[in-house]
Amino acid sequence: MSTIARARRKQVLRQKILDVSREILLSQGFAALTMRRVAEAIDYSPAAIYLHFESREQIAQELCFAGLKRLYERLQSVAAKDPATRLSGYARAYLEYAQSDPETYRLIFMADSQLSKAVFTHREADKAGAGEAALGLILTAFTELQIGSKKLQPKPMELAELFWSGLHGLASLRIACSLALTSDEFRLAQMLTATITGKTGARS
Amino acid sequence: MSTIARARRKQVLRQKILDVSREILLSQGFAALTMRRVAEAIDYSPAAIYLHFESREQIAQELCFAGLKRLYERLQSVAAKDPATRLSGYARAYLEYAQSDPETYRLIFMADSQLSKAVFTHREADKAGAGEAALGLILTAFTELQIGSKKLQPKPMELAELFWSGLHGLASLRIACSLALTSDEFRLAQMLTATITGKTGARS
DNA sequence: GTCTATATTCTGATAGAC
DNA sequence: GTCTATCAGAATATAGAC
Repeated sequence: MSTIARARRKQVLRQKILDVSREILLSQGFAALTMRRVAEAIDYSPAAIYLHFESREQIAQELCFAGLKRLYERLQSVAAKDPATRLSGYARAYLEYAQSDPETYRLIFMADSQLSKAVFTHREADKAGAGEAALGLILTAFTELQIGSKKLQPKPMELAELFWSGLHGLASLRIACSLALTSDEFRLAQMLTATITGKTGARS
Repeated sequence: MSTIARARRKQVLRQKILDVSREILLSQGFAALTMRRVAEAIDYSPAAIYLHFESREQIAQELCFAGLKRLYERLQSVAAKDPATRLSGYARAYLEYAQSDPETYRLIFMADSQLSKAVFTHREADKAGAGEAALGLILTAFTELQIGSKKLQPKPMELAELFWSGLHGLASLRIACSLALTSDEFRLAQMLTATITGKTGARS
């Protein structure tokens, strides 16, 4: 009993560290996420954290994994047969995620190249990573969209990356540079979808 | 003589501080831009810097002003009568700037909301700020483009902001998340230009 | 496993001698 | 104007008692 119970308690504390870290990140940004503050929030000494995480960076990574997974799940929950409609839904879901969790979004995509790289190459078990999977959803939609199209010049992968770049541009300007955009970002996202899907010439 | 010469020397040292700061920023990123390192590079004590700048933040701001100005100048140097061609040139110029000075770009657009705000609201004398002016160039092109178009649904300002968001998305993903894009970013930028300008229906 | 205590290193910024 | 010396505080991480 004791071994299992101990492992379980350890697991619980580890999760609690992640929970308070996420809260601090969400409300005060990554700079405020220090070992001391986390320790204070869970009512342990700073040293105790190092029994569960190697470093502050590792906590950051785990928060990014979880964040990217939530983004992926939002995209995945968009169900529409018509690829153009689906892409429109992806656009909305993407911006909604960024808006709901801006500091995590920032950490994943805008903070540190090394960290971004780690987050994107990460995979659990045999599954593809959430980043890869999310791009995969978009790619699939564009692949379907191009069936029947005559102008095959732009490859689906290029369209997918362009679409994603556009969404990222909107999301990141809103987060980091709020003053920049005067137009409604959801409207801009719909324009983005319309222009990119329209250009391929597909009518489903 | 002495007053003028002194003022001049002071000006020179101030500029030297900015020069080495820019170099540190370019080569090692903003985190490495510390007062001590700057002091070492100009062969003065850290305290000497405070005779020319109030704080580290002020140095950062000035570097951003200068960077945004260089971006604006690159855009301004694009000369083409046809607005669609001009926009295509803007796209290239924008990405080239971001590529040439990624850490400054990061500081301007991706680092700190407060700083971004300050940089964008900044104006010298009576002129518009470089940020405003740059967006103005793009806006003008889209306004010209829409003359003769029937579908006036998207306003020029919306198109300009969408265009800019797309470019920013490409530039910032390349900088902060290099692994993200597999396609050539210049090609994606041309696709972006083509889809946005094409959709307005203008043929110049 | 957890704590106390601390090593170590860094930061921006300032006071006051010269 | 410039320096030396230092403040006041932050940070990550670890050693060793319990």
